[in-house]
Formats: sequence, structure tokens, C-alpha cells
Amino acid sequence: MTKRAFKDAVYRQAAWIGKALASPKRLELLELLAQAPRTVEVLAAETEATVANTSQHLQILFAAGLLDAHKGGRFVTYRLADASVGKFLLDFRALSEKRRAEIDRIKRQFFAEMGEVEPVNQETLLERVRRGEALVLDVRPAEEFHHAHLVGAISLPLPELESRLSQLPKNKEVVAYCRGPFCVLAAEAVQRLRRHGIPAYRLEGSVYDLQALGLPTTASASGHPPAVDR
Amino acid sequence: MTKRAFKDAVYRQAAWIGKALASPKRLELLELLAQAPRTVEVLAAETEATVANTSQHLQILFAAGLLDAHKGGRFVTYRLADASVGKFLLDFRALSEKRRAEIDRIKRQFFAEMGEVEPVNQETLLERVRRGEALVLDVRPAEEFHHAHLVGAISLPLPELESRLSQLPKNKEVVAYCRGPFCVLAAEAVQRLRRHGIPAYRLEGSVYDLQALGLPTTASASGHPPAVDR
DNA sequence: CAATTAATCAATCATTCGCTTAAATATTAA
DNA sequence: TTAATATTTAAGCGAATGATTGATTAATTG
Repeated sequence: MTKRAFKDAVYRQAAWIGKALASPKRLELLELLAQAPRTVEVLAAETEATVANTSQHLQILFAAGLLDAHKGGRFVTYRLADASVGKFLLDFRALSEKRRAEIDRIKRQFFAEMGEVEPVNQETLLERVRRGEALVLDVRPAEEFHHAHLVGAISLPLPELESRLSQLPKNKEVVAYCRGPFCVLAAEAVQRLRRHGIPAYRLEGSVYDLQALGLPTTASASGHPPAVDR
Repeated sequence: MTKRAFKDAVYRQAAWIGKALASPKRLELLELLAQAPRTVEVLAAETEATVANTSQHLQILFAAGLLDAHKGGRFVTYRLADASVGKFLLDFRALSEKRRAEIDRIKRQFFAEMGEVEPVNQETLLERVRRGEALVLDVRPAEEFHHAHLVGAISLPLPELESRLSQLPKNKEVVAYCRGPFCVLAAEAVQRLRRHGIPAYRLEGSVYDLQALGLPTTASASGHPPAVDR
């Protein structure tokens, strides 16, 4: 093996990971799977793609080594291969947001259109959460909450929001989070809570972002459920 | 903007970074640039590609936001856009090595073919370096050494190795490092040092890997030169 | 066993990619 | 100004990609 053949071989291997990250749909799939394992059907529905297409993308991610697949009955459940993939995805997203300023523009535009009030400074919001001054809502589907969530957060999936409004304590500021800065669930929750006169704010980070910022979670490591949850 | 349009737009942006990482040649260029800025010509020579092809790859990396370009005279010098890109590359390489076992196989085969003795445990090697028990050689080109290097390391570029052998202290173990685990310079240095009867070992990590492991370097942050060097 | 369901596979097609060769641009040196 | 040098641009080509559609496989249910 020549030096050139060695370098070509090694970088060709690494490029498999790059190729896996080179498609918008695949990145969306990865971010969903970072929250909790899912079946092909569910992933296809959530990303608004056909099942066949989603299956193909999942196979590319699997071939790259980023996913594990497990067949149970008629369903194939895909999940991140290990916690290091989840951790890497946080780094990848951070780099994307830092180096592609366009992302910030798109976010601003979208959330402004949603009628979001001047986005509260995330730092001060975090500080209130740390001090327990705000009621923290996890508005993702219950299964994702179960997989990993912020300690002290209440699970209130979006479809149940209105029907469970009365259970919320009065006169307490509410902070909602979902899957991360590219997820719209929390923004929609805030919109609907405000319609009912509740002072609500959106926290941008996912459980794993917040965990990395030092907030206590039920997950011991990014991407995989904690022992206590099993 | 619908929710779908939002997600599509955001992930399309992030996928630019993925696309940049999806080519073996581009990954090789990035790892070279992580050591020091370079011109197109030099990069083409080092990656054994045509200048036109290299220029095209560099433009893709630039468009993705990973590189800065600076024109001085007739030369265009490319460099990593900022230190966060260098840091990310370490994470990307780590994930690649972890999730694509084939890389380890290729490395073992190549270095075995080079006649490398049973690869010394990197941990024990590092410990000897930390304790100052070994003479640490930086066998990269002088310019890269100047850009950032391990504190205490001696610059001994490969082409000068034989001619400067006599300057090495006798009876001291030698440890050589270069650009990282995919770089062959240190392995070749070790090979040649051993031919001259010098007990030499290869350290896998780059300056930035070693910095992340806590070894003192002249670089304050990954990928960009330290203030002290300017 | 037949029908249903989840997922994959196969064929197709327009698009993009990686690379080559050759021409064009821009800057410096003679 | 001409020549030389560094880089980019343009055109072209085979291979790979992303998506669609329809068929196929495998497991479950009636």
C-alpha cells in the first residue's frame, strides 16, 4: 500500500460520514433519531417523505455507521448507533449555525412570522430555569419525554395542550422546549399558550443542548436513554 | 413560510457543511489546512491532484463557510475560517474512527507494512512525553511547526532528518508526531531513525489532538496560530 | 391460506458530482 | 509590453445521487 493509497483509503472511509450528512432529509432524520428511536413509517410521516425514500436514506445513514437497526415483528426500529453520534450531531449543528449565517436569518424570519415576541435572551431565560422561577414544559411527544428530559420538566405534548391547560399553576411564567432550534413545537406551544393569556417563552435548546449547558436531565449521555429510564 | 419550508430551508443550509465533508479530497485538504494556511498550488501538490481540481474543491469548502481565502499578490492563501472549524474537524475525525472500523484496519495494515514495531500503547507514550522522559520531534514542515507546536518539541522536518541526526542527544528515547493519525510523516521518521539505531516511537495525534489531551502547546485554540507566535 | 401491513428492492430519470482538459484572468517579472 | 506564474472558469463526460413508482419480501391477522 503506497502512502497515496493509504490516504485515499482512509479519507474515503471518513467521507462516508460526510456523505451521510450531505442531505437535508438525512439531517432531519438524524435530529429526530437523536430524540428517540423510531420506525421507518413514523420517520417518513414526520419528515413528510415517502416511506421508500425514507428507507433509502436510513440505509445510507446505517451504511455510514451512524445508525443501528433492529427488527421487531414487522417494524424496523432505527436509532443512533451510540451516544457519540448524538454528541457529534450537537457539534455539527453548532458549526452549521456558526458558519452559515443564513440559518439565523431563516430562523428569525420564521419565528417572527409565527408572531413570536422579541425572542427573549436565552441566557436570562436559562437563568430563570436554573433558579426554578419558571415552569418548564416539554412539548414533545410523550415517548421522547420518556426517553430523556430535563429534570423538573412537565410533559405536555402539543396535541394535549389545550385540554390540560387547567392543570398549569396560575401566575407562573412558562418556558417550553422541544427538539432544538430547528424544531417548531415549542414555538407553536408558546403561540397557543399566549392566546390563553399565559406568559410563555421558548427555549431554543434540545434536552441534550441543555444538558451540555449543565442543566440536570434524566439522560446520562447524549442520544441514549439513561439507566434510570429503562 | 410553512413549517415544512422552514425545516427544508434550515436543513438545506446545514447540508452545505455535510456536502463539504462528503469528498475524500476535501477532507484531506481540510486536515492540511488545519495545520497551517496554504496556497492552491501547494495544496494541489500535497494532495496529488491537479490545480484546477483542487481550486474547485477549495471553492466548495469556501462556499460552505469552512474556509477563508486571502489574495496576496498572485497567490491565494486558504485557511480554516476560524478555530471552531479546526475543533470540529477533530470531532469529525474522532467520530469517523469510532464509527467506521475499517479505518483502524487500514491503519494497522499500512503501518505494519511500513515495518512499524508493535505500535506502542499511546497512553504510556503520552505519559513518557508528559514526564519529559522522551525527546519529542515535530517532523512536519517548519512552517507548520511555527504555526503551532507542542511545547518542548524540536522541529525536525523529514527532509532534514539524516543531516541533523548528530544533533540529537544520545541514549534518549525519541517520540515523533506529525499531522495526526492519517499522516505518514511520523511513521517515516520513526522508520528512518530506527535504521540509525535510535529508539523511536510514533505519536498518533496532531498538535491539536495532543492539546485537547492537556499537553501544553504554543496554540491557544485549535486551528489558528497563537498570539505568541506572531 | 388469503389479506394486510411494514419495509425493502428495482427500475427509472433528471440532477449533481468529481475530474479532466483547455481557455481565460490577474498579477508579477523581464 | 511581453512572458511567466497562480488561479479560476468553462466545457464535457462518466458515475453517483435523490426522488418517484411499482413490485417484492417478510411478518401478522383474520
